Amino acid sequence: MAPDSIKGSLREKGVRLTRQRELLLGLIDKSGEHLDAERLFQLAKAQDPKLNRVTVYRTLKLLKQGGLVDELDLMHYGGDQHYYETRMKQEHAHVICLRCGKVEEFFGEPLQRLRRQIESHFGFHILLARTEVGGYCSHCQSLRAREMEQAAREPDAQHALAEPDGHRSRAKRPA
Amino acid sequence: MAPDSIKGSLREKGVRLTRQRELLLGLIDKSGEHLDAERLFQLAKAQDPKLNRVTVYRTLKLLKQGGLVDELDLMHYGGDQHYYETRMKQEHAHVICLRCGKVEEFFGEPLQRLRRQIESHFGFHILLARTEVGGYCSHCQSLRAREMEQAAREPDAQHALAEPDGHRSRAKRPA
DNA sequence: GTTAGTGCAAACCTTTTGCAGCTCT
DNA sequence: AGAGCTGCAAAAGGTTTGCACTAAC
Repeated sequence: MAPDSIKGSLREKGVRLTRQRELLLGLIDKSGEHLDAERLFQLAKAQDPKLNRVTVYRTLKLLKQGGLVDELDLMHYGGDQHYYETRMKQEHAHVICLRCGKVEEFFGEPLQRLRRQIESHFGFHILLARTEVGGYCSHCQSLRAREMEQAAREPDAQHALAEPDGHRSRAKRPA
Repeated sequence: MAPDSIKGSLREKGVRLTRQRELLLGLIDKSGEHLDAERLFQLAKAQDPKLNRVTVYRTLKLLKQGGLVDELDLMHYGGDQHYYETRMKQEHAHVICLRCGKVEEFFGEPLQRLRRQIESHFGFHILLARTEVGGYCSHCQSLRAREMEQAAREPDAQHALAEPDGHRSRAKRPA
């Protein structure tokens, strides 16, 4: 969703467009990555040093409630925080490599089909949907294969193989 | 996954089957609901008052890492905690009513199709997958329709319509 | 001029960690 | 016996809340 149409949606609801919100909206929309609240805060603070972390949380909540952004957790790769993206283009699934952290987006017909089937099967009215998938990307599959070989060759060494734990321990954010 | 096969899987990895783990495993498996850590702790404490909350978290982490249970968040209906279920039967999607909180499970072909397509499209190796959907169940759709009518008829009253916020404020757990 | 929004500090909930002592195998 | 677990206390991470002040409409 383009920032302009977001602004429109907000104005309609009598929500004020403050300097801080304009800034945050712009950052969320421009950023290619999936930002979490803290990262968004850091980026915003770089442009407006007085902006407070709390404002970030409040703005995200507002946008979420308005259905203007979607909340993800990317299979908790990187910790328990949430990630945000504007509700642009079509519905898509997020595909996260548990080894390198790369995130791919999958568009495509099975998603629409799934949505339709759920709606008709339960007579359900879907407002939010989210598919997240974790595993190994093609690149990391070969790396892992090589590591396993290595490990087999030197059975004594303490190889700290990058194992997926599906829930990396608390992300120490770089200071 | 039946508790016995879970125990087997654990034993193979040299994981000890303590009294506490047996208890927790049993509770997770028997419970029809999706339990969060705190609820599981309360149930366990009822049977073993000395059991500590930390043990619940450690056990859940263990099971998660072993791929024996899946972690859900049910669209954060009810707060930010995680819910757990044994990895039984087939892959399924969770369908959460944002008004009444009911959770349905959807099995069915589009899920397998989606999985296959993602694997082949990206050459990805999927280990974990999760589809969660939020909206209104058929029952709540009619209730909501009635509420809207009501609101239209008495335009002055402050109707606290049950709006979905997609992220209910912090769950005050009943003491 | 109102009312909504901001910043600040402090709380809150959920989850993890360090460590001494206990217990499965 | 000894690695692995548990309980306890304390901390950490992420997010929300109360309140006085400020700014958008």
